[in-house]
Amino acid sequence: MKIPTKVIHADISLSVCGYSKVLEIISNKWTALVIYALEDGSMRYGEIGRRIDGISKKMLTQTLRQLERDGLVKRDITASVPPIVDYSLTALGETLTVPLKHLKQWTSAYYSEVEKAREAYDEIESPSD
Amino acid sequence: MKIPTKVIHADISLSVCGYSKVLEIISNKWTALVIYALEDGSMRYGEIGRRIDGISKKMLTQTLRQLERDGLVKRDITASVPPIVDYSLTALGETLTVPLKHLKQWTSAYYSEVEKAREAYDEIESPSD
DNA sequence: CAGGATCCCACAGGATACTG
DNA sequence: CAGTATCCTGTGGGATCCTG
Repeated sequence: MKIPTKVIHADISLSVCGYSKVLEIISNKWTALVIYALEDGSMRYGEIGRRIDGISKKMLTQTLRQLERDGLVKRDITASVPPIVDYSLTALGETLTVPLKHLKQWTSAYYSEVEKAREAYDEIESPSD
Repeated sequence: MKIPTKVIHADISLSVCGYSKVLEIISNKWTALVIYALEDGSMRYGEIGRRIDGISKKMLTQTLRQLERDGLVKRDITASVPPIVDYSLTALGETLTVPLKHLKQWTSAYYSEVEKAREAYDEIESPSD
């Protein structure tokens, strides 16, 4: 009887993999930054916009809407003129900051190595002389 | 003397935030899946391709090249005809699986809540009747 | 103030065909 | 087998202008 080396047929798919599912949520350009900003507590729309360098109103709104839809961010409207809209992390949103902080720790610890690796790689692949 | 509520000027930027820097690395469509596949150990090019549902050769190659450039994946070529190319996580790559596993744990624990939140949100925003 | 609506483009990424 | 090379499309996201 012959022992197969390993019978593997596509067992990793985008829709199922635990890695990808979270990344779908946080991997947009601004999502992580918005969550990061909101970790300091409730904040007004304009305030978030001012804190995040380079974000446009369109993207800020879009990002906040997505996060709200995912139940990660709460939106509180104080009906007045002009209106006051406060955003904050929900309890669910807070739980997400835990794994995110692990990512951040990884960055502080190892990102410089990634940069070194890139330089080394680019050195070889595209030598200047 | 007046205590400013909080003087905040853009203190969160894409290039600096620890959240975004890692995400730049892993937030491409297939990157996380490839890392996930390689957690089982060294694997041949074709094997990875077969394990990951829906990935094309182009994207597999591109993803692997990026990971190699970032120093997260190692490429071992056995010069023969046909060639044998094995990929594996580097020591640096292994370190990244730690925070990734936290993300995965978050998914198992809370992703269903995200789905519920989405349903609830869509229910209100676009009622069927 | 907090957005919605539009226009537009760059680029990620898919399909297909070719090669050492 | 393990890739390149091209071509092509969808869409993420920027710029700009409008509004309750």
